[in-house]
Amino acid sequence: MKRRPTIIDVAKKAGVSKSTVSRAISDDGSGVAEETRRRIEAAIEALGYEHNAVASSMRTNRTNTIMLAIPDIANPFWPDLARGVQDVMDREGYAVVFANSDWRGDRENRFLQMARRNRFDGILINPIQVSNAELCATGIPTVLIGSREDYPDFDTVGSDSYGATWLALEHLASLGHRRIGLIRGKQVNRPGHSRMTGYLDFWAEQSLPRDDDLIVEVPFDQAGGFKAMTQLLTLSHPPTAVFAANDILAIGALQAARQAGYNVPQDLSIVGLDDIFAATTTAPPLTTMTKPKYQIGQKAAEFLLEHIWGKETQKPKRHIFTCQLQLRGSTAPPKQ
Amino acid sequence: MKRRPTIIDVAKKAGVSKSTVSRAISDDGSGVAEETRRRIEAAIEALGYEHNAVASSMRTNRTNTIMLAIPDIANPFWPDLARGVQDVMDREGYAVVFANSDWRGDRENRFLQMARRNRFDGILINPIQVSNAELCATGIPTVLIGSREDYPDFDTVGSDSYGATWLALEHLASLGHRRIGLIRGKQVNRPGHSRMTGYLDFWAEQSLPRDDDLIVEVPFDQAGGFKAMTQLLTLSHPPTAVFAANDILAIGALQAARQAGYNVPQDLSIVGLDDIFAATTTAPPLTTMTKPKYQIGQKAAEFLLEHIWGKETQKPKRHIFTCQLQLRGSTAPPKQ
DNA sequence: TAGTAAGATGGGAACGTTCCCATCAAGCAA
DNA sequence: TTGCTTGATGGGAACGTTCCCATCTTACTA
Repeated sequence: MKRRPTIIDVAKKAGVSKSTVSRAISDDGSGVAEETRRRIEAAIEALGYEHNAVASSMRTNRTNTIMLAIPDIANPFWPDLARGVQDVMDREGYAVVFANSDWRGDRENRFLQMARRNRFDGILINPIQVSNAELCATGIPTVLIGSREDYPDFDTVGSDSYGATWLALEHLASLGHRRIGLIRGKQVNRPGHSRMTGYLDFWAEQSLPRDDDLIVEVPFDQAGGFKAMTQLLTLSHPPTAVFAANDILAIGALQAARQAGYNVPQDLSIVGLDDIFAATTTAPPLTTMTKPKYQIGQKAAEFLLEHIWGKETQKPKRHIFTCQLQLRGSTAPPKQ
Repeated sequence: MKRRPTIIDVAKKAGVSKSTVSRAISDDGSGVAEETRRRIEAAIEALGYEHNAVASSMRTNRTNTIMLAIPDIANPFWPDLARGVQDVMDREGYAVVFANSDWRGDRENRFLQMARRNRFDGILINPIQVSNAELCATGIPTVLIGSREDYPDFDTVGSDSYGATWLALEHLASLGHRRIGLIRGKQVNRPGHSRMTGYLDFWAEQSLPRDDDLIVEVPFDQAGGFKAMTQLLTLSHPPTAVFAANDILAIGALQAARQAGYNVPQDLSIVGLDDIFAATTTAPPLTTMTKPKYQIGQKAAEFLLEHIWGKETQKPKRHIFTCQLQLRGSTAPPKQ
């Protein structure tokens, strides 16, 4: 069991000092004669030396590692966003550690402790329970994912759910719908009223009559969507169109409608939000509001890098992407 | 800008030596008097001391970090598996760094270098180009994901695609199908003949006539599945059923069939493989072979931990999960 | 020709732990 | 009392880098 070669072994082999080797392998690598560099590279090759990032971190206080803390990577919304984060961080040589909070504050705290103990260089987080102050206290550059208003000290990257709701309703209204249902997800540990307020504001602005029976709140999953739609269809005066707070709810709703004998979109229009992969494979394919998931991840990573590199501006920045209508097959004018 | 407190600051405050503090905060924490421990804990609290995992790693040669190297987290197969890995590693206090190879050997090499330089404790990898020997050379405990035969020195966790193919064909044959198409994915940088050999062996065993026109190889995506099905349906004597090498191909095939005016499953049966989320949302929902993705991730993580903890057995272990038929709506007996 | 600047190199401390070993006190047996 | 064991504690080296500073060489300027 032979020891791994160190910078000192390389130095000996190349006939220079460890300082010179350190300089030669550092990023800029200036201040080393060409001939010396060649000798050092040959020695590295010969010994099979591998730079020890742990020792380096110890000295420099940089780990080139960040944490991405999200609710659940297995939830179809997150992989694309995660990929956007990774592609940017990876390009800059950073490792990305994933953490799944499952919407639980205790897990979130555990991860933040891990980030502090491991001296990660940065945190990207879709926060659950942690407060603005607690996040500040970590002392680690942090960027928020999701359009939250209640974290004044942090850069935030998200998408405009309020606007998406508005655009979805506008689309349905322009087709002629006047009774439009809203399927809300029940938020665990988070505000998330944007769809609700968007919905209410839209009715107010259009000065149309509002019927609160058309608003249903259910758990944020397929079964929830199914149940909500079933409930809406039993109303004496059911809606002719429905906007669901995300695609999974919308897909559940679609299945309920079909099972109840409704043809979508002829008898009933449905619009989702997120544009996950499965939205393309339903029958009919789901009309939905596209969230630029990959771009959100990229942008958040870019903001974080600016902080890590010390370029942060005075005020926290907010970048809210607008959602666009992705017209597929689940919307049409109402029947009569 | 005040310095972060260290173990030495804690020691001073508690009136003990740094050795004693180190003992007190170590995992077992034996060999410290109860009264001393209390004083130390109070000091930690008062100073806001956070254990420095980097310094610890430097001394112990353990980083409590592993790498999960997969082709693409945004591909619907992987998030569930990744979640299985994370849940196990997380429970044991390990951080998981994700790496996406995009099926490219050069990216894979970069990640393995990162794993070596950062002295990760272990690697879980679905290998692309890296050889058994190269993997051995990293000197890092490694477990393979995917049922590969060509890495004799490593524990492997995967699923039985060959058996899945067989079961899928058996299901279709038992419904009465005799002309069954195979949509293969074109493998980039990997063997992956298991579906093909499963298909061929099945026909051989059943002593049924085989028609090589029924075997189509296309890129591993939805468009590929679409194209393959379109091609199969233009045959003078088209198949009555099709088995696709994964669900994404199957979904593409389903869409092509529908667009060509075929009713699934009345006119044509389709079976997929993987059981991704979108398989539940197609119309009809897709009959498919379920791969236990989450369990594969868990098992791989457990194997890896055994290696990290030095409990590895003599011979590399293989755990191949069998796939089960998930009967949904895309299969039925042939027409006439 | 002397003086100086610029570039290359070396030496050593520091980063914050862990771990080995030594010391010390207390308890117990002979 | 003496010797020995056990448990708690302290001291210091080591882990492998980076970075500051000093030294040396070489070339250039006045």
